[in-house]
Amino acid sequence: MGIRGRPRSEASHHAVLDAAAKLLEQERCSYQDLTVERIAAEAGVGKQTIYRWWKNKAGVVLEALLTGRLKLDFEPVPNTGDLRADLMSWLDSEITRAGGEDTAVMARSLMAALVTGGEETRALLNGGIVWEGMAVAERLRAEQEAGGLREGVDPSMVAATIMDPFIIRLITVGSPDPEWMRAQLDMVLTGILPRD
Amino acid sequence: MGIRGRPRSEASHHAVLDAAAKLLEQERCSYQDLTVERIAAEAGVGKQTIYRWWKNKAGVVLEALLTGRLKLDFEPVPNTGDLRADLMSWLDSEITRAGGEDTAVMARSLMAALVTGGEETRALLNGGIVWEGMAVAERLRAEQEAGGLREGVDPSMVAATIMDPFIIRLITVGSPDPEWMRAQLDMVLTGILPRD
Amino acid sequence: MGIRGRPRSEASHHAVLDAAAKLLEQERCSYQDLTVERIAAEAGVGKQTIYRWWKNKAGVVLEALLTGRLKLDFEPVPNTGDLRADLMSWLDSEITRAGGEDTAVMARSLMAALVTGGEETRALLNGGIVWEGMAVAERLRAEQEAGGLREGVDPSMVAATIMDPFIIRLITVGSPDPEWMRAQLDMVLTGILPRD
Amino acid sequence: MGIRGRPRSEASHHAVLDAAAKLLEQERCSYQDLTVERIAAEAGVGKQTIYRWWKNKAGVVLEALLTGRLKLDFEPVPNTGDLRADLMSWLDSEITRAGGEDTAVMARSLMAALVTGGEETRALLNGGIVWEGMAVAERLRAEQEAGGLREGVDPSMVAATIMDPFIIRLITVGSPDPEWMRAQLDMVLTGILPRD
DNA sequence: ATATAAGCGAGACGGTACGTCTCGTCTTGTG
DNA sequence: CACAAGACGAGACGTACCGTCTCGCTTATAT
Repeated sequence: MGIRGRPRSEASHHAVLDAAAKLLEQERCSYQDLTVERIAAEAGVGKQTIYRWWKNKAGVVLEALLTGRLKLDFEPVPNTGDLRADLMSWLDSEITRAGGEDTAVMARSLMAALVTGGEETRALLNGGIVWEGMAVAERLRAEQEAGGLREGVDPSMVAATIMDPFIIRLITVGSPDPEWMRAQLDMVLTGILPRD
Repeated sequence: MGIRGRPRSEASHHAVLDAAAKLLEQERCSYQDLTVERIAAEAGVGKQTIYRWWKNKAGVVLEALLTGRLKLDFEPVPNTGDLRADLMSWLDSEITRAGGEDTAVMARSLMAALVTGGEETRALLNGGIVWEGMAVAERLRAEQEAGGLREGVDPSMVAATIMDPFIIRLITVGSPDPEWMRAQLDMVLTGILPRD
Repeated sequence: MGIRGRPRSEASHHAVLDAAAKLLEQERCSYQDLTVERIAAEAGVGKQTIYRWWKNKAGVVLEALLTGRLKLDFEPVPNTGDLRADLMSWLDSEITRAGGEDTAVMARSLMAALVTGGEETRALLNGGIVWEGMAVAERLRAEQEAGGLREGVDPSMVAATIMDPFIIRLITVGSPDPEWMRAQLDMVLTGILPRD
Repeated sequence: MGIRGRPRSEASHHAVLDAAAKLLEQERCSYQDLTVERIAAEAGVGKQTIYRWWKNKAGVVLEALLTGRLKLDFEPVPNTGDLRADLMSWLDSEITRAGGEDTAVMARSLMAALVTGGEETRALLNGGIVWEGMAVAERLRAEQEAGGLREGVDPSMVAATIMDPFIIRLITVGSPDPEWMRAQLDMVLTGILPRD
């Protein structure tokens, strides 16, 4: 005997995620201004259909993020062979783009979803913090394969070390100070302790 | 001619901040469960008195934080002369304490205040991210004076590099993985690039 | 295709009107002390449900009145065949009852609703002033059918002529002077101009 | 020994009453929109000065009325010798003027003051209902002296009998029906019972 | 003169109701 | 049975107004 009743509408499923992404991204509305009712209206979907499949707004937004409908939208890091220079130039250009506030708004929205959604919403992350697996980690993995990293260094950990302060500043201040970020990058690459 | 009208009641001012801190800290209630009405009631103050002096709940919480009524409450880092060992043992004990969820709840509350308060609320931070100026930075300044840091390294920047990933994990996952944190600390101290 | 969405809950509709009536009548609370929140609580209804269907408190009270849940609660006028005597005795007993303040409070509440509600609230009256269609008008209609009124006299108009000064005194002074009211009744019945 | 301290400022006293009258009359604001704060501001007076001398807003408005700063502003009734015709033409012209809503707004304001002010506010009336001692009563007194009224008829009572239904209609419906008012006037003058 | 006392304008205070908003659930008829 | 629509109970939000309190200042009488 098979399951009874009408199967879940995949059209509605996608429409909801797309609507959430569109509202956050195109309408530039913050996580707070994004209401479940607005998502439902934009998606042409009943509100109950959202609550049937997601725990709450945070769940929708997070699934939109994890399925790539929302991005923090960082460019790939160039690879000229010079890791330090590549990261420096990438940082500069990202700060310029992020200075347009859009990335900051998006970062705050994601943080809001994580912070206001319950434990189970955070569990969706599965331990992986989104922005850490992206552009910088990619470049570092390439460098590692080329043997350009110290023995035993984990590229994703380095990415976290560089990106987390960046994101924190994006969220709190709005646009990170380029000087500070470059100095931090330099410090992370070189190490804090004096060479013996 | 002097100022006119009844002066701002410093008693009420403090009562509000204390009430907000008490509710968040002692009653262990999350930022969302903390309502302006409850703060007012706890402080024995009219709601309008809060809105007269603060833009919103986030403003109150942030001022409570900046005036030291709320802390992320990290212990001082011990100073045995061995920076690496001191930070490692401090990290271990903080992770254990933070594993009790209280610190995570508080960190999420602060983040919620930052993220849901408007631009002007964030401006109160004045570019200083709270948890970065604390325990770790202190220990690093001591080390710097003892000449234990590489030339030109900024202790507060190092603190950010260590603390921000910690806070991010505290917020998103709940309790940071001790292994990961120790490896990250080690990496930051030593540097990413291979010694030439 | 029929109408969409959950239909209006008649249970809530009635519960609100009943609650308003009960609070005004049984709890003897004045129109000012009657709050929308209290009505909602008493009715076991969300505040928004009230504002969804009524413009304001005045609208609720007026509908309660027009649906008979609230009355100014005048006794029927006796009919012994002697109009003048019947009205006189009725007036006397009503003044005694109204002297208990309850009727005065209710009359003030209704007036407050009319006066503080907007134009559209008053429009609910549809030109009919509530207390004018009641006890006195009934008795006068009976008299008219028995041929006891002057040709062309409108019973409801007479009722207004007698009741409006009564209500005005009820509202402003509290309890109308029996002597005054009897003299006024006598005057209205007989006419002001001398017989030729 | 005389009294000590600064005497009551008559300037402020008048300024408050004038301000209340001006706001109600010139700014056409309803009793509800008239706040104590607005009166104080308009009068250039501290709020406490109002509460020092009046019980509440209703007290201020009522004193403004009783001191003639506010009027229901009825024209005098003409006296051509023909009482019926004089009252008829006066009624017609008053209805036309009152149709401009201004009189209705004012009447509602006074009623609101009476109904929302406490018992002691109503006591200020001293049993005299304001609109009843005015134009119509004057004309009737003149007629009485000329012997044009039935023996023993009290002009002020007749005025109440004519004016109260008028005021009630002004308050509730906005503009009384001229036909109705003329018929009522006629009825009151002639009497309800058939001539024997 | 100078102290004492009350009134004054300004405006913050505790309190409370307002009317709006959003959440997450419930209840229709339709496919 | 899931769906769109949309009303529902709940309750926080931020605003408005009430009537009181607290400043520094002014204007009197009483010493």
